[in-house]
Amino acid sequence: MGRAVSPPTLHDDARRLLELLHGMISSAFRPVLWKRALELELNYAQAQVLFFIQRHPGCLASDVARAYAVTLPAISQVVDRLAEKHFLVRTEDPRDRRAARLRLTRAGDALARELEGAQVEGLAALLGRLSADERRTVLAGLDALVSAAVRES
Amino acid sequence: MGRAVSPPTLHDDARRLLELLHGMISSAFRPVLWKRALELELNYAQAQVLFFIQRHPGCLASDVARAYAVTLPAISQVVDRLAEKHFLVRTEDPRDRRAARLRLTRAGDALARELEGAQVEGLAALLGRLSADERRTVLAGLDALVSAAVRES
DNA sequence: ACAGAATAGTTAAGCGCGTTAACCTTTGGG
DNA sequence: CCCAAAGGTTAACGCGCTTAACTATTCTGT
Repeated sequence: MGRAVSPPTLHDDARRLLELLHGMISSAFRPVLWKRALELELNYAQAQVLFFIQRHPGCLASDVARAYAVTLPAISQVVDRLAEKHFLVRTEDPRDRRAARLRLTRAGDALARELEGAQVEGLAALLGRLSADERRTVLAGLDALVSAAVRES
Repeated sequence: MGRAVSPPTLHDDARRLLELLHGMISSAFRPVLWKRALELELNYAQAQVLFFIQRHPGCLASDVARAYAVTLPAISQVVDRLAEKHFLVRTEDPRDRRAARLRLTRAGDALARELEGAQVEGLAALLGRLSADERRTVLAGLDALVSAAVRES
């Protein structure tokens, strides 16, 4: 007496996607991407700021604050901690004496590279368990999702 | 003189995946899933605990702690805050007088439903911008990735 | 040229989440 | 019957985040 199988509705797909996203956060993102960061001396927020400064050398604290949508004092504090550990320095801008240009030290740059390398390796190990076809699907699917989210905003 | 195009290596794919994951967190996960939670009176940790108790009525604080891999005092504290807001109650277990069984109040249950509904709607809106084919790819890709991550552990 | 607004940043106070350490009560096993 | 294990709370502390208040510098409009 098999009831006719109806195709999944948008709502069904959304429910399934919600589950998958939670699974991804808990079983892929956290353990694969951030285990190494915690082993080294960085927590999530500090690592994010480190990466941003690596990609934007000489940026301002306010740039970082805007990028992560947090307030300036929050960044100021994280920068303090990273500076205490000698992973970055505040350098002065001769053109604008209010500004503090942020730059990684050699140690900070090395740490950021090491951390990103570990993340890429972790993901590569994950992808290595998939067929080439599945890998294409993974990337295509995520790309479509992120594109849609970006268009939304 | 077009150089021959070589297929992407595992490492290339991993780099691309890392970018996509960050994009997903910043442009899909945070705004779509958690905007509503913050508008209502819950932050991330509180919402997680609320959802867990909804799915496991009568569970122990230690169950929640195990599920999220945090310590018991952390949960005890979050439960305090949720109880202050009357979203849950600690009920006693006649069989084990040490235990505090956690249950949502009607208000807590309604809030959890409302929040999950908002999350599903947000994702449905996102998926609605994709073709049926793209939707299948999104779900299949994420499923493959999460499965691989789960097998890993 | 100068007063006032905007910008860049810090400091202080306060909340929430996370930790470890110390403690209490209850349960269960030898 | 005693002692270890389990469930939980409290206290103290670190970190990230917020708002409010403040300094210093730069920009702008008249």
